[in-house]
Amino acid sequence: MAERKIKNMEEFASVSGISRPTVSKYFNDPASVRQTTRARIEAALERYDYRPNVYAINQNRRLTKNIGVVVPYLADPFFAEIARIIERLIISAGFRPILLSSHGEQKLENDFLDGLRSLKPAGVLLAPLGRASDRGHIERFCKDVPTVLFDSNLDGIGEAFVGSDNSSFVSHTVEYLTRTGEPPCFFEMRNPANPNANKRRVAYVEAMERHGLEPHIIKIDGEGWAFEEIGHDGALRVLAEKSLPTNTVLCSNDRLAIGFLAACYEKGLRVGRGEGCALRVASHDDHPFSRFTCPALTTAAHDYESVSTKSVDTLLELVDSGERFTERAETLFPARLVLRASA
Amino acid sequence: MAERKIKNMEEFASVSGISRPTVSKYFNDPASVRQTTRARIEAALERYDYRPNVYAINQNRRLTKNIGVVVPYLADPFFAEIARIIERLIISAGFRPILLSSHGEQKLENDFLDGLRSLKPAGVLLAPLGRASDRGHIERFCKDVPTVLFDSNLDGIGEAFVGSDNSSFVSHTVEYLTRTGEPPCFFEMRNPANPNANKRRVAYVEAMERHGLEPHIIKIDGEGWAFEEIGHDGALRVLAEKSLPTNTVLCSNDRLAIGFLAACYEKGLRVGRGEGCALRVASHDDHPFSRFTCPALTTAAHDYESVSTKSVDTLLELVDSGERFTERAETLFPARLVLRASA
DNA sequence: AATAAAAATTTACGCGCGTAAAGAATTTTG
DNA sequence: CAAAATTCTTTACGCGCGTAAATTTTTATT
Repeated sequence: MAERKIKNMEEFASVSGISRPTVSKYFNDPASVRQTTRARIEAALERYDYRPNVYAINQNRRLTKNIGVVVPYLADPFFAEIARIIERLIISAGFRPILLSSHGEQKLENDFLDGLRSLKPAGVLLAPLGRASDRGHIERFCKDVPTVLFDSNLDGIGEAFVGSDNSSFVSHTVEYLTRTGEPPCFFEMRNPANPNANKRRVAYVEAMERHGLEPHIIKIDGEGWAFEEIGHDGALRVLAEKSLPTNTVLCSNDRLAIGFLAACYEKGLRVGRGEGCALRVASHDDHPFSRFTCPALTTAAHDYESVSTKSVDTLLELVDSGERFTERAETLFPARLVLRASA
Repeated sequence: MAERKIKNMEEFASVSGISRPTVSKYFNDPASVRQTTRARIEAALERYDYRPNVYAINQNRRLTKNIGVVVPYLADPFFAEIARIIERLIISAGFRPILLSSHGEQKLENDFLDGLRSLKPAGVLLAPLGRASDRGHIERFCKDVPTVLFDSNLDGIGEAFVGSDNSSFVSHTVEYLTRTGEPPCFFEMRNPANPNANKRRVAYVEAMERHGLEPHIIKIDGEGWAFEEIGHDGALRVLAEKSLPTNTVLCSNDRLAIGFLAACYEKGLRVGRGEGCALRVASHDDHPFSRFTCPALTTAAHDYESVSTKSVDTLLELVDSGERFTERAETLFPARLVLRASA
């Protein structure tokens, strides 16, 4: 290998005995050249490790092989997990994922989209911040770049939306909890950043009414993405006020529940469904850490795999066709109830 | 704004009344042109939203403004946190971070480095996988691209290393634990992927001997990066065998400890330093979730901010000088003991 | 073997910008 | 105000590759 340094495709073409345009064709799609030619090129590739210049390639392409993946908060293991799956799918489809985390900030989300646009990506997968998102900005971006939203929906924006069916999450948990004990109250942030939270609240109220029960919603204060802390502090307050209307608490999401459980532990309240338990706590998401809370958290699980796969497939369909969808499809995957010790 | 669509720098130069070379100079460094010229360009920028083509720029530059940031496992909130800080520092220094996660796989680490090389980055910050890293591959990469290692050291590789002083972590915890109760045994994976784990074990033995105590190391089985699960399963086994030589357990890292605490809870063992507690558990890292374990985890905290800042500063120094360091500096930051309820 | 179809080659141009050199304009200095 | 020092303009070339058109070579078909 590396018999001599190859500067550019011209040189590489000459040492491999093939013309440059054909070599160029090979690099765009190895299957598009004759088998014998391909073999010669790949033989040369063994001897001289040449790689085409990324920038020169992309300058002349209208679209690149880049796919942007923008998530609201990568330090949340939920997004880390889904990003991991998505990245893998993108790579195996022959594209290059560019992972960006907005860190909960509108300015970053906007900046990243602007940056992405000038990278001429084939498409973008966007999990928007939600309430904190700049709708107009994202809308303009989607005009330029084929974009599929996932996780959080922004009505009418993007070519499609793929996410989880929040009402399925809540139906599962409410049904289970009411069947096995006192009906749950609903524990959430007063002003949730994420639109899924609102859907879950609505679904909770509906589910309770369907069961002929009166809903109770407990709203706690707090801004930002430090959900565990917010849940913890909110729980301490609620427990101190003894304002829980029932012994069963359904948290809007697992990160709040993690905080809630920590607070219960501090206050010496035993959580679970057995004898001697003061409270039952359940939640939604199946956060990667929810198996390791004390007690382990009963929760409704996202179908991570399906959401990831469908998001990527939808975007690739868009990319391959080179067209936009005539109508905006919304795909929602149902939840799966995961019974653990907390409820 | 957007009075008409600007295609390229030529057009933008003409509408702003400045020559293209000068405009080019402006975009490379706005301070390098006369104040009045700069004002005219920026006025034009207000009216027509033009941005130079990224690919064309980078094709002609020997080095780009890209800085690669490679971490072993982004789904670990520890790395998510440090990556967040590093990204911010890089952006504010006027560079573009490219965040990559090896997901614990050597092949991905190698592929990402190869990919980065062809992006002609100004430099790279690399937290290597550790034992799973391909030393030769990384060494060759570092010959081509100025690289600063962080978190995990690989002896002699890269221009510098910035990390935490593992022996400081362990000194703090061992000193505290021996002072306030029974001396700790050390709980760790049998074949840790991360070199820091080895340093911590050695430091534990040294610290115990310094206190005139006999070290006890408990090695548990498990491969990969699912530390919580490994810690949990290992703890269940150790507890079942009643093989703990003392009532005080010092875990090699917080993620193992999270699993350990979950196992204790399941077995009904009360953890903490108060009356009625069967065990004390402490650990190292100050993982973002360690505040929310049950009980909250006593641990030795990384100085995230210092490690991040020093890593970025060191790399930027390298980048700005355009030279390599004559000798490879290793900077280690001490730990800070964080007392919580678990020990 | 003759013909049609497919694939490769040659030639040529363009992409958008960096950058060098030489001269013109502007600003700074004394 | 003149000279010196900056800064800008003009002109020109090159980067490495995509890609189109016309031609030649190779392969597949009957």
